[in-house]
Amino acid sequence: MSTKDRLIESTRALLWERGYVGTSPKAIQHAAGAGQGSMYHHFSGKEELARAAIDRTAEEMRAGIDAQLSGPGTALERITAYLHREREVLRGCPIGGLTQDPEVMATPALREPVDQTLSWLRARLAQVVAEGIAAGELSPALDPAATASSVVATLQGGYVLARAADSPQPFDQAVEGVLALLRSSAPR
Amino acid sequence: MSTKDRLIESTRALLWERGYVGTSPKAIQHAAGAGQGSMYHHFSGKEELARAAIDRTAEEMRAGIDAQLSGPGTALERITAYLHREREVLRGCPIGGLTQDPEVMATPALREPVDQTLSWLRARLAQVVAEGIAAGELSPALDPAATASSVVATLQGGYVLARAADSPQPFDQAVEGVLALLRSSAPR
DNA sequence: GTCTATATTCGGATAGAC
DNA sequence: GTCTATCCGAATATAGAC
Repeated sequence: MSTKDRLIESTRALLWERGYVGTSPKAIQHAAGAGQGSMYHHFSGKEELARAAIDRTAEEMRAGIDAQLSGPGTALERITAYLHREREVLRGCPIGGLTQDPEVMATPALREPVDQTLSWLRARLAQVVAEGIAAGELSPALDPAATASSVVATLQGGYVLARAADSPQPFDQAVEGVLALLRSSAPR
Repeated sequence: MSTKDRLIESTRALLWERGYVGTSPKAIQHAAGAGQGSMYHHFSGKEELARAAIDRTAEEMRAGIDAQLSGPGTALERITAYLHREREVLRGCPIGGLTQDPEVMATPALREPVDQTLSWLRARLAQVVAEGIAAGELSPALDPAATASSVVATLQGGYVLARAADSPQPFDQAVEGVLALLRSSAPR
């Protein structure tokens, strides 16, 4: 892995763990085993490096989720699989967590990929919900966009509850709770 | 309002807006119109002040929600009212947002009130769900604790989606989505 | 109780040698 | 490309006068 790649990977890890305001150039350099000069040779500064790191995380996440939601199975099965996707619950969502960082929200270049990723996710999930309705698996009374937002919010909020409790339990409960509601709304 | 009170109130606002790592003693002093000496006279440092601020926010939130959930109306009506409670959506939850702050999570004295508040909220809401099941308003197939976690997670996650999109829309969608699911799960 | 002065370390970067 | 030196202001206090 090149020095540039190591800088990006270290930044990804630190942004996930400490956020943008909580991450210093010095910490990034140390984690990457690179000197100051090296970092400022490859990137104009902390912001450009963070953008590269966020982009990489966003692309990875998007590709993984899309593969899962586009895979085989009924709509409800794919939503269930997505909700049960393996996650490092106590670390939170590496993209969603950035919405709490004041500098990220105030910097268009950093905010953009976060916005795009979560908007894409809601839209993609709404498609799957619509497929489920069309197939008669889900109630035609459901609004695909609203239901999709609820599912994504359950995950994002599940992370918050799990981190507060220092336990994955509330996350798992929230997921099972929303799945039970989805299943119980099926046409009978 | 005393200087001490102004320090606490300013800290509350800054913690909400910028988090703990993003808030400096200097910024607090400036917002409170107090000098350094003043702050260090009333509090041992940033941590003790933050604890006082978080405690105050947590108590306020808890009292307000409890009043609403203990009020008149059926269980489903009270849950609906709680979900429709007026909120500054784009600012996020002043308690839930702290779970994303690495220093808060690493400091037991700061983490404790956050944990307590969200745990209390899940338990309180689970009671209301149980009342709804007992009254025949909600499906007896629902698990009160899981359903309560889903409802709280929908709110916390709704804030995340709204902040990412810089619009309250995804929050409102998530709330309406979960309410539709709750209603559609009612025994028929 | 509040103020000003001082101290130490970190944050975020630039300059220029190798 | 990478390194070391250097810069300036901010973060987080402590000390002691008023």
